[in-house]
Amino acid sequence: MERADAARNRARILTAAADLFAARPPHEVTMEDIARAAGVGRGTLYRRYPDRASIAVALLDEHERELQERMLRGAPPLGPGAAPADRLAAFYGAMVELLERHRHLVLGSEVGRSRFETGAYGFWRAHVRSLLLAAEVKEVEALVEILLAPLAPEVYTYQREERGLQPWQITEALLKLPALLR
Amino acid sequence: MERADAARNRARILTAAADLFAARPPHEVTMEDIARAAGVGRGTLYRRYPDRASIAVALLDEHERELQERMLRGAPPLGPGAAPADRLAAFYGAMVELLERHRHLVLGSEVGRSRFETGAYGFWRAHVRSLLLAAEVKEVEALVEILLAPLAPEVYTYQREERGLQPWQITEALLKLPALLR
DNA sequence: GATTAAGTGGACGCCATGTCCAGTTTGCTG
DNA sequence: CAGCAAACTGGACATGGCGTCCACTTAATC
Repeated sequence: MERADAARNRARILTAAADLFAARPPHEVTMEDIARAAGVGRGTLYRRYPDRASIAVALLDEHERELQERMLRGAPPLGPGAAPADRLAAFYGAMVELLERHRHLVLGSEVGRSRFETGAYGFWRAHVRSLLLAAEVKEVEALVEILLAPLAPEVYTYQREERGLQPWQITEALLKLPALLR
Repeated sequence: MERADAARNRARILTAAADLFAARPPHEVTMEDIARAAGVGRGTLYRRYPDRASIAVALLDEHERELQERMLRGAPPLGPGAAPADRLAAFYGAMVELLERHRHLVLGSEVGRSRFETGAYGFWRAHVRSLLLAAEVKEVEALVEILLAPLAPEVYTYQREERGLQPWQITEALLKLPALLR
């Protein structure tokens, strides 16, 4: 069980980190910056979060949990009860919303490989995999990562900022993919 | 024009870097390691390659150029003359081969965002974009990045190493995507 | 109130990074 | 062929983030 002072500091760290990530590009935020802004020492920070990525992930997890809930128990087509292709389409729509809303945080993750190791990725992965199995397509295992790849934060950020695309355009294009399940 | 000693050192640096990247994981290779293995000083190394990523990119460019040549002027379906969907399929096949052959190098890039800024990415992008335009689909601009996303080195490496997928499985799954152009 | 385990924070050593400049090599020119 | 300017070289150096460590403090339990 978590002690009271530990809980207080965890909260401080997360809000301080959220502010800093919102204010400037991620690699310009050092561990020391976060520690100072949160009013805690370096050691305290490292105790829970060994690096920047793990902080960003913790920040995202909260928001992702809500979406996960809707996917598991919400109304169709996002929740159970609709055809796999329709559920996948709803998932893409919801993910674009999530990415857009937390763009700066998501950018803060700046993770590359470690993205795959987060709990959230495992969840998305299991969800899409079950949809593919239900749709009885071939090559499920490889297809899962292929369908999730366009949702990588780097890809989304690149589309928005370098290519000047609007969220609806990205959604529209993603909605072509569920056709593969039909 | 490049001086003789500069050219000699460039070659030394690239072969030394190739050896090192092949031998151990990328972040364990420091700039100093490369400089020492190449028998040049630190300053010389930094003169041309400001960071690890730019070295890996230089190494890859060579091999990618050959594939680019085949795409531009080779025989169909990779080269001109086939239907867009078939050319896209051939492109996926060739890319999986390329990724597989240079897996360790590709992993060395370890780039995340900066991947989009390489010349090679621009080329792949232009190619896929022209295929999409020829196929007269909607939302071309957003679709380009979506179709290229599964080819990100991180994704491929994850599929191969963490998920234990074989190259042919990945290829097989990728070959479902060209159906979107029909 | 005493005990114990967990939590805290800042000082410290380490190492990679990138810069800088004095010396060297190269290619050109008269 | 000799002399010169520009480009190139390489190692010494300053910088700064990273992660650890440990003496001290605080919270929970009895």
